[in-house]
Amino acid sequence: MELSKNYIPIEVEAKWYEHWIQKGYFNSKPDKREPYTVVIPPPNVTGILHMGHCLNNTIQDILIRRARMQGKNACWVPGTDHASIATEAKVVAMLRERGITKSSLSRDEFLQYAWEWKEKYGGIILQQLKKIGCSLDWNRTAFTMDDEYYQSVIKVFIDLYKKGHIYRGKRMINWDVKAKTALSDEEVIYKEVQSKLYYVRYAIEDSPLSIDHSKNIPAIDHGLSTMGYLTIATVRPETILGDSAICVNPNDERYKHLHGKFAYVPLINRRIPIITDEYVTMDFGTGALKVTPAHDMNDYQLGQKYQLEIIDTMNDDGTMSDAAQLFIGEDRFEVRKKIVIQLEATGHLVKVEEYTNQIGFSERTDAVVEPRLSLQWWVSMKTIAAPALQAVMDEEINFHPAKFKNLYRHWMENIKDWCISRQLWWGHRIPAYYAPDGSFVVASSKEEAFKQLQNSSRALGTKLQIEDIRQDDDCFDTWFSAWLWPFEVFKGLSHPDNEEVKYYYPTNTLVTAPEIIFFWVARMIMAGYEFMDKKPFNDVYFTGIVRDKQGRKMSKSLGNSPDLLGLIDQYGADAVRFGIMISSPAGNDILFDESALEQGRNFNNKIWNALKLIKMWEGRQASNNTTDNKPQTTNFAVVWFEHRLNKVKAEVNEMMVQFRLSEALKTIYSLVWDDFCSWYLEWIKPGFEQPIDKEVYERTLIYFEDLMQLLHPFMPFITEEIYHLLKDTNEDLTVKQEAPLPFYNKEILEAGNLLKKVISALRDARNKNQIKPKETIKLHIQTLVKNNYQPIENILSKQVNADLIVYTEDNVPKTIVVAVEKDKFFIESDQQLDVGILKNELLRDLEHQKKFLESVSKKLSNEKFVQNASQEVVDLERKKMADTEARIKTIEESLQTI
RNA sequence: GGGGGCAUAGCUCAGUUGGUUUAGAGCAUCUGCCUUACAAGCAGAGGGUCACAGGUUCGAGCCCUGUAACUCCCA
Repeated sequence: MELSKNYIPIEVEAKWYEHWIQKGYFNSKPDKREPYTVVIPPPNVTGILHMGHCLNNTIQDILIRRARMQGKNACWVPGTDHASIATEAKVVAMLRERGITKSSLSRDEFLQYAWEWKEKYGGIILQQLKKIGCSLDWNRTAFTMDDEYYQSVIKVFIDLYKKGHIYRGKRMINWDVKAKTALSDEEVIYKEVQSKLYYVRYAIEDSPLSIDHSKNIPAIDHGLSTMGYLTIATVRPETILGDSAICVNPNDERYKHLHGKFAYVPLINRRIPIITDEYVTMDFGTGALKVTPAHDMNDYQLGQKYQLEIIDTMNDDGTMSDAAQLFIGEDRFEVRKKIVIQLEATGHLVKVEEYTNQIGFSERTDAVVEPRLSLQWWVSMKTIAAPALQAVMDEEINFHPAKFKNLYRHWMENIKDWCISRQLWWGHRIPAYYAPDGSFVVASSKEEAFKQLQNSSRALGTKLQIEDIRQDDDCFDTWFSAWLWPFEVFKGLSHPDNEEVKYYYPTNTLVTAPEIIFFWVARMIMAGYEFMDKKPFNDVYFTGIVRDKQGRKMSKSLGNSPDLLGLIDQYGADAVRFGIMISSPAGNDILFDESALEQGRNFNNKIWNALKLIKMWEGRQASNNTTDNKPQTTNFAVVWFEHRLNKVKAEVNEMMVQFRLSEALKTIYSLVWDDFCSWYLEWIKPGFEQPIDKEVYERTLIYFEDLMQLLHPFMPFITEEIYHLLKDTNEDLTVKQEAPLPFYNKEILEAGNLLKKVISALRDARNKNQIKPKETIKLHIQTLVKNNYQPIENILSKQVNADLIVYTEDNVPKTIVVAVEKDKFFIESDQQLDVGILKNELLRDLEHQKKFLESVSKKLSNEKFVQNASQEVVDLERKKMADTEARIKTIEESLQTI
């Protein structure tokens, strides 16, 4: 069979994925084997595959494939998240394009559109995962709004409510005026914005003196001049309509005379107290703070503390409410412009400054988030969080890298209650039911709620009709369903203690981005302990964030997000997997650079060409009877590579256990490219049209197979392809089981290293002396241990293009001298030698060695070192000294011959 | 404002309880090769006061303290 010049991934990849699926290799059922379970972080049902997914899922695939090859029952569960706000926003946008507004639809009608949309687009991202080779058990595909999953979410809410962990409360929340919903803190994105800081003066009641704290106060008189003023600074002047106090620091000398007095809110003349609290920063603005408890988080807390009136001046769409008295029904930003004009006209505006501050935006709609008081459902977190914190601190659950433990601890120790209600329709509807009198119960159905309500209130009970009660309109926060993922995908709540959940749960490894450590990881841990009484996973691998070459986050608006499927077409999935893995140690952001993908493609090609070389030998093995006079040289190469391979197997295993995936891949890469291709294959390569020793050939096939097996979890497609080209078999590499770790011999590896070193040094010498590659040399070796070289003469002569190797006890004049460790090599060639170059080289080396000797002997002459350091270390230093002394002697002798 | 993280070659990063021939890799650079698997390749080379300043130690890229820089998360 003719092999193409270069490796062509496209057909190969499609072919093998199809084959694996047909064989059902990725499907898992509980059996006697040890399970290895991973649940996918469910991508948004609306999502399409991006680099972050690619990284994340490649890592999971590597772990799963490796486990599968190690005899474990590997189970990787796919699925999607309904992503309430993101999906609802997309559906609303889709409807708008068709000229339909959400408000014109009933809840049921809207949900019907949403489900249609989900059915049409919801599976795309999962299909894309197949392209990169993810070995997911597709039979298990889950969705956070599947019937049973849905019911479990409701059950969890009722359960927590009964346990007293859930309450309904009017609290400050982040309000998205566009989506008209509450947002969790995590859904608010803070951006730096250029704003204006307005200085506004409030008239003080009964003030005998006019106090001017601002130098720039305009000299205008609108009939207020008989009274004193107090000036405050604000970036949101429209909120003054909701002011219920002014607060100053009690230690602020400038305002001591105002303690306990009253001021008037400009334009509406509400009389408000001047209070004191150390919360106020004296050197910000004027040191006087207007307090608007309904529209600012911190003001709200002050309001609670001093029992201030809460005046909610904003409607849910961001327009001013009746309580504002002015500008009713107008948008807050319009009002901001108008109120400034009025304040100025009435002499209340003192000055305006440019000001840079952080403003919260809705992650999904990009609207400016307004802090707002709202009646919402909350989970009280303190109790639930305790075991989850403990588990990570005690390393019952391990974070990789461990540095995320600190971050986690800090958050968990300062955890705030979780607002779980969202004013959305797409999601799990809150199972709370209200009677006309405002009383409510939490129940699994309307009927159940009806019964409960009847019982709870005698007065109500007799008159209450089931039609009168109304279910809460709101949905749960998406994460309130996502936190059940690791067990509910196995129906751990809907069918408690079923065989599947008993077998697969707790899962082994969670792979996710550090961005969602609080949204999701922390809450899954809490849910695991709260509902299953067990941790959800043993290890958490945090990936980095994929950034562009300049370190910017990938985003639609920057247009710096590459088209992943395009890249796969261009380079092949294996190359993409390689490129993204080679540069991404756990927890470090990765700067995406296409050159890494090129490296991956080149690696594919290298492997492909190694296969071509070996295939050339297929019909060219020497017959068996040559075994007797088989040259020893090839033997050395074969033995050496076996040990080299075994050592790397052990190293890779160790790295994988420690989740050092990137390093493991680098190690395998170097084993394949450098050790196998550049050294081993060159050493055993027969001369032009010469036969190859049968045993060497067979061993080489085995090595190549082993290399493919080692690499398979990282680059599944090309390795499977090569495996089948090497060997006529029905067995597939994907399910080939790993052999136990073999031993390796250090001395053989050292002999190999010496050989490499000698070859490199001699090639370097050839290069420096401008001996053409085609020109042969004669090599004289001066050594005390001929045994080191005799078995490898053939390799050596081939690798340095020597037509003769002889041993000598004396220096050989008129040659190039090369010193390696304690041995000397004399290169005899027809080339005119430049003695100057030679001498300089040797002198440089000599100086280097002498310096080194100095540092070593200094160390050894230090009594304290000899006393304190371990015997091993001291011995090593002694060996270094002896070796260096010998080498210096060699170099000095060499210099004499020149 | 609170909490973390990072710092090593031109770039991106390894460097695993402090000692392994006075720091490693990939990319980039330079030199020589169209050698019969691979020019998407081969053989070589150059390049680093390990942020700065102190300290602990026989010994520090690694541990401690401080400084300034960058960066992420949170308010």
